[in-house]
Amino acid sequence: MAESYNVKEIEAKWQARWESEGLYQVDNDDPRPKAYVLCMYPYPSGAAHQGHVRNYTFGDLIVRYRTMCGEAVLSPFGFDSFGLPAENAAIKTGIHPRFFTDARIGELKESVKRLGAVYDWRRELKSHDPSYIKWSQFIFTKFFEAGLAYKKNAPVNWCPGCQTVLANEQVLPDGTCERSGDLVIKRDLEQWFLATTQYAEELLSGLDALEWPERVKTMQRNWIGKSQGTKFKMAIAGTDDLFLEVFTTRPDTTFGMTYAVISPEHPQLDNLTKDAFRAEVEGFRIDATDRSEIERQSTEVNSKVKRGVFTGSYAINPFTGKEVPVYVADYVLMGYGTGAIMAVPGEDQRDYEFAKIYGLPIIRTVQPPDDFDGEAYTGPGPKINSDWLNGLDVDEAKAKATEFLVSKGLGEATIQYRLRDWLVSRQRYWGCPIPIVNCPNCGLVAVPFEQLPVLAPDDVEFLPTGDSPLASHPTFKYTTCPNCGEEAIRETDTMDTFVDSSWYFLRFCDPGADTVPFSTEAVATWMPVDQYIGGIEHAILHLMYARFFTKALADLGYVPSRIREPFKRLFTQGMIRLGGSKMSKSKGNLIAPTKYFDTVGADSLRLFHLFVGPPADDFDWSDQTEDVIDGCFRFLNRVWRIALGSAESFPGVTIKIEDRAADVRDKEILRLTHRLIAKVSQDYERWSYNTAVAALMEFTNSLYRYAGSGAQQETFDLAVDTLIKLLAPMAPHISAEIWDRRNGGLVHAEAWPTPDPELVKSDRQTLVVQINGKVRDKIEVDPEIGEDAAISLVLASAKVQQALGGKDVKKTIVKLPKMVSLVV
RNA sequence: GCCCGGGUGGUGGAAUGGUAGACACGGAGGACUCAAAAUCCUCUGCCCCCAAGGCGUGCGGGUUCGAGUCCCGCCCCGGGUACCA
Repeated sequence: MAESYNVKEIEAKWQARWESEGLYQVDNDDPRPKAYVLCMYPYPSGAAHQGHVRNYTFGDLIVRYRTMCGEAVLSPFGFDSFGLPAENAAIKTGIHPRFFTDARIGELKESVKRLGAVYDWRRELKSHDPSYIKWSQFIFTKFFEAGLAYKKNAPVNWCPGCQTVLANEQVLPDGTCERSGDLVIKRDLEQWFLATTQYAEELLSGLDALEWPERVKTMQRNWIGKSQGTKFKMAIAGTDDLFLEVFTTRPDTTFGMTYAVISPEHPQLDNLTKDAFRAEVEGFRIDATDRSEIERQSTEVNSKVKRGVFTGSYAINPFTGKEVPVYVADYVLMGYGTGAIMAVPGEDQRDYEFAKIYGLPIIRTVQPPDDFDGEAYTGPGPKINSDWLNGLDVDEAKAKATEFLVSKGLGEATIQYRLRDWLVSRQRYWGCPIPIVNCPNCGLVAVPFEQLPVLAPDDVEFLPTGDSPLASHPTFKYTTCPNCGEEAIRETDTMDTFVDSSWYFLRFCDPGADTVPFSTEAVATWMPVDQYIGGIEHAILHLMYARFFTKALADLGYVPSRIREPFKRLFTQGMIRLGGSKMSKSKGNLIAPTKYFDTVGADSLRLFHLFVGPPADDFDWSDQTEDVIDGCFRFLNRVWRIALGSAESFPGVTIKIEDRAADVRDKEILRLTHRLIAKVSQDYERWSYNTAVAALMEFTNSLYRYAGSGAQQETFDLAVDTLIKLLAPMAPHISAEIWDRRNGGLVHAEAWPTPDPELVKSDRQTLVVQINGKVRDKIEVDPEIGEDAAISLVLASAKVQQALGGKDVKKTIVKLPKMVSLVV
């Protein structure tokens, strides 16, 4: 593409200037109103990819826009630099993960700078930096002291071939190891947990006040999974001391229990299993525990997989006194409720599937509606087949059933959460070491502050065998107890990288702090984050963990107590897909942004990401995408020509400036200018950047017509300068250059324009006439028109009369000034 | 499986329950040019020779004077599913 403005020169020039002028460096004592705008810090996988570009384009737009609105905007950048990919690379090549990570941080930073996104780089942080590790570890020790970090046994994916723990990602759908192909099994290991469940209730209730996308809040609510229910004990037939305790959300359905189920991991399973059934139960148990949870929870009928076996024991239904068989089945998980259930196939679909396979009876205890043709019925209705509950509705019956169990001393009403404590142990090298020492005398002891950070040794071998490189290191593991000085064993697990990302936004407020992780005052100045921006894929885990950390740190006194939530507003952007799946380095389907920086420039690429669709929607990259990017470049060139056309001459562009009094043409463009300010400002606020770009394009088209037909200097200048200001947060380089050439100075230091409400008002209106819901005529009217006048105008229309065909108007609906609807 | 989204011209998309398709890409035509590129202008949902008109927002129902938008049931595509981040 020829005949265009000099992209490379202009973009390089302004990037250097923004950095040297420090327009976007903010100090904690800045007098302006404060705002904190943050994009989720990235895992450094090399040069920025399109997902990053999209993310930082939105973030940068907001930073520049809010700055023009007069705020001091904190806009920091950092790197989530621990993680599995660097360690995998180390195993493959033998080169230390830090080497990869540092190189990739360099590439990412370079490409982010070429995007023209501005940050306060003085605040940059990296989670693998010892100064960051130190404080991640400090927080962990505080959690440990507060009882929020603890150790217990938990099953992990174990590959017998590699002799190592696998991430879920490394286990293929068929249950084998992606590296060795061995069948992955579950193995119990002692693991560190953070007690997220202690905050379950607040994590749930806190969502209400957040300005987050509804779908994200819904996902989090479902994830926490609060359910009101009843726990009760059932006697085991033929024994005096054996009980099975179950949890149910439907105590009203107890009369419909036709069997009970115990989880394969349940400690009581062994006691409940009769000898004749032991071999089969044991075989099933081993098989089921190695299956993934997703597979186990599936209700899809798969004849190859055994869903459960009979244990030989019978439980006694406390409502009927009748015996029901106790099965062990894969779909009941030990981690939820009591690890055992009463099964009511009539009202639970998973129980229904199971009962069908094993020929167990199905009794309905709620009368479904006549037109119900499903299997299990979970809706409302009167109780049936339930003796003294018959006729009650479900809620009444739940209360009465629970009352009965309580009165018999068998059970109680309880609240269960689906949320589990957070398993943070990782048997890996490239992560933040857990700062705990295990002393034979003192037990688990936190490494004291003076000895932090605990850093992993560099002289390790990265082999795809054995335990974590830390566990097999000759000296790292062996230390002395900070308490008693005796020989002790150091914890060799590292932390989940979600730990690092759970507090980095706090550190950004005070990145240099060296006696505390961050000062409470600095956090009070900036937190909560006013606008957080990131991918929808983080809707649950990262956002939940960060919320948990904020609450826990507030309770420990590090975060001001009024700040209970880290992110006031959240925006989740859509993903870039190529060939149907998420664009990512691991999938190898990247379209690198760098090539566009060298041709059409960062401004065009940014504009493309803003223009191509709603920011929240996914976008499919296709063959035609390049044409759209070229289209954005063409638009910027059109702006360049019209804005600078009176000083230079461009082919095809005529700017006729006339020295005359204002006339209709000037009034019209002035009106359009003010409507544009209103439209773009509104679209900026509601995350509708694609329509904001469209409005700028439309206005530019009008401006061409205006300039060609004869323009007044003053009006023309106002129109152009407004256009440039409105464009400045989107395409900052070209806007800065045009502004500087026309007016001198920095467009990004200009105040955001405000529209004149009088000029925004429309002076004409199309009134639509509908007859029986179909559009039959359109009439130009005064926007202030009254109802009677509108109806007479409508009835006077020949088209309307023709469409009415002499029929009587039964009803008239008037929505002025847009529509009159006649019903005949 | 479960939880959460999405589906509108050839393409990306626009549309407080009220004119479906703004803006752009692609395509067609024209101006400029020796010619091309660049630029500027016009047209462009489908059916119909044109018009009048009809049909159209994944599929099937429903609510409403009026449904892309709200409700119910499907189909397809994507995200998450606790050790990818």
